[in-house]
Amino acid sequence: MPELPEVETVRRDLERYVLGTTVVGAEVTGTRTVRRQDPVAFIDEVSGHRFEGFSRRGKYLFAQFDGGKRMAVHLRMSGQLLLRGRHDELRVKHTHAVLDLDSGESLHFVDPRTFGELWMTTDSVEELNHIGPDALDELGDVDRLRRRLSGRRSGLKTLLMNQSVLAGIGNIYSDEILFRAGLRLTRTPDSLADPELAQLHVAIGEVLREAVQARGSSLADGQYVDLHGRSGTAQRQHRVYARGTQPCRRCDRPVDRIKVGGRSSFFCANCQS
DNA sequence: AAGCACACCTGCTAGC
DNA sequence: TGCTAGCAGGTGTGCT
Repeated sequence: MPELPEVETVRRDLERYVLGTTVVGAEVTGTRTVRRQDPVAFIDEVSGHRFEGFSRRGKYLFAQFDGGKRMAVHLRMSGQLLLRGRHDELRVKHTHAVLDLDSGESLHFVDPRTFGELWMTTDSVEELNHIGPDALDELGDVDRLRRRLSGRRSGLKTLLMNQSVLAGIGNIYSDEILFRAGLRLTRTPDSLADPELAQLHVAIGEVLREAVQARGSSLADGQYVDLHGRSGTAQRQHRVYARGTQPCRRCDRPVDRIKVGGRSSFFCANCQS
């Protein structure tokens, strides 16, 4: 579900609505939600600490606590962070962890597929060693992109989704970026002329920034929502993703659907070469 | 290095 | 109405 724009939207919401609050109690009911450590130890570590900042790298979200502790969150396919009033009726189904805040509200971790997870980590964040630069904040210039792609022989879609090349792009935005750049999903880096590489570089920045501005993509299954449970609107701007057989918004010919690396992928054979 | 299959889960939908 | 197969935004491992 959530890719960089969705995680960034949640991060900004946390900064606006949760920063400065203190965790006064915590509960972990999901058996898989806190799996890198003892859930009891996790509860003990977060309790009594104040949120001092929220950061993101790719699809990883971090909450900085006073005293140097840091909580990592990965939403994977179906995770949500929801801010709810303490007296909000019943708990949402698949709520696996709750952090009660001194503001009277609670931060709920909801995740039907239970792939997502929470864990406490250190400042060194060794789990991010294998992850490349953030696709939005650390994209850099065209030459940096060229260096990150050079020597790679996979197709562009596969490379964009490879988190060690660039962190944050998933199935939706890789298709949208390549449509914007006018490039086929299976093109390889060594086949790109300089102007094509430049188009790719521009497309990455534009597509991700526009999606963040639109507060992320909420698809038909309603999985992604922001901290207050509201949908994003970036899906209205999708040019190809999930638009198989519908007319291309640029040329009117039907959008094609193929499998790339086992993932449903969309492109326009006329607009992308 | 790359490209598979597979694993982790639940929920929804299309088709019979 | 009810069953089943297939599919879904992500990531990690292990095998060619």
